[in-house]
Amino acid sequence: MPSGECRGQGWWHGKFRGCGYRLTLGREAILDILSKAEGHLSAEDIYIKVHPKYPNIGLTTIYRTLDVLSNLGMVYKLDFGDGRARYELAEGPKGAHHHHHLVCTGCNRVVDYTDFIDEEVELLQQTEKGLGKKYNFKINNHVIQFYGLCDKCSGNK
Amino acid sequence: MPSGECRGQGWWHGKFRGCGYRLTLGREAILDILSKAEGHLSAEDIYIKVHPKYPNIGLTTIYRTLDVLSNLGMVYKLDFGDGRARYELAEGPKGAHHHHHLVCTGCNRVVDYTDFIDEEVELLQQTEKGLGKKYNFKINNHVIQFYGLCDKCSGNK
DNA sequence: CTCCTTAATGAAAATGGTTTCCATTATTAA
DNA sequence: TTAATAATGGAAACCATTTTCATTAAGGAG
Repeated sequence: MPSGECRGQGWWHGKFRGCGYRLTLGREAILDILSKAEGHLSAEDIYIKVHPKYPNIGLTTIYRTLDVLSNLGMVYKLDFGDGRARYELAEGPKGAHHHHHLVCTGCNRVVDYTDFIDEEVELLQQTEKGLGKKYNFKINNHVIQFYGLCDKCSGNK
Repeated sequence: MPSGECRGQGWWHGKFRGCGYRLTLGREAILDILSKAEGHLSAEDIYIKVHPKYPNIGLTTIYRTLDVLSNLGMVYKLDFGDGRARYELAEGPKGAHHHHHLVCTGCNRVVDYTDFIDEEVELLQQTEKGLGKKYNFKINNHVIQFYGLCDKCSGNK
């Protein structure tokens, strides 16, 4: 329970300080929410979850913090095609397992899957290396997502 | 050169009519632009290209048409993370080759690559089949993209 | 070819997620 | 404690996209 710890002792302490960022209550609160919730929170979702405990943290700060975290590589910014960005904590110290996303275009439900991940990751790494060399890119991220209709939504129509 | 043909004779004629859509000048113009341009046009890009020839086609129509085309599967709607959607013609009758995208997060340049596509496609199909069965999804689309810095942009910093 | 139904359209206004502005507050190094 | 400046909140701005609504035009029926 990171929020219960002494200020500045969280696992992200080092990362922040190392990059010249200040450690603030708002940032702690946001990281706390992200590490408790399981995946796919929008900025507003986070705002709503943070608000009861810290009513004076504004939506602007949420966006700014998520931007910082995203740049630090501590958070993934996801797009499921519904017009709002989602955020999930990148692997923390406990090493959340690598996964990709399966999105229902009917109800926007998102399934995290880990099946085939090993093969995927292997191919991705090869491709990344090959593309990087051929096109002179310094590749540092990728997206794989599948879109379809879940059983409910494909049944409904 | 589709636009030179008699109205209603384009290769998309059948698709439109079959789905109850009417064939209009605007739609023809937009498809024409898309088939001439090579990839990645935003709605505004298309608007600007269409405008000289058809000054009375509004941006709204562009959006509406792209939506129809996208639903028909004739156009892919792409997101490169810069806040505006891009569109490219799905494989036409001449069979544009399947490709994926490599995006520079520095200058937003996009490289279409076909390297490793065969392996990718094979893995994707397997994964698609496996996921579809396991999670009861009717998968009908996927996204693979790599993000990084091109040589210019990684050199600049 | 003409008429009629209704899909398609354009212009303007609305929408809504995200960003910017700016005066105020709070963190951190000295 | 103090000074320098990063971070903040609220309001306003932004801007791609969507909606509204009155008008136009595609295409089947006759």
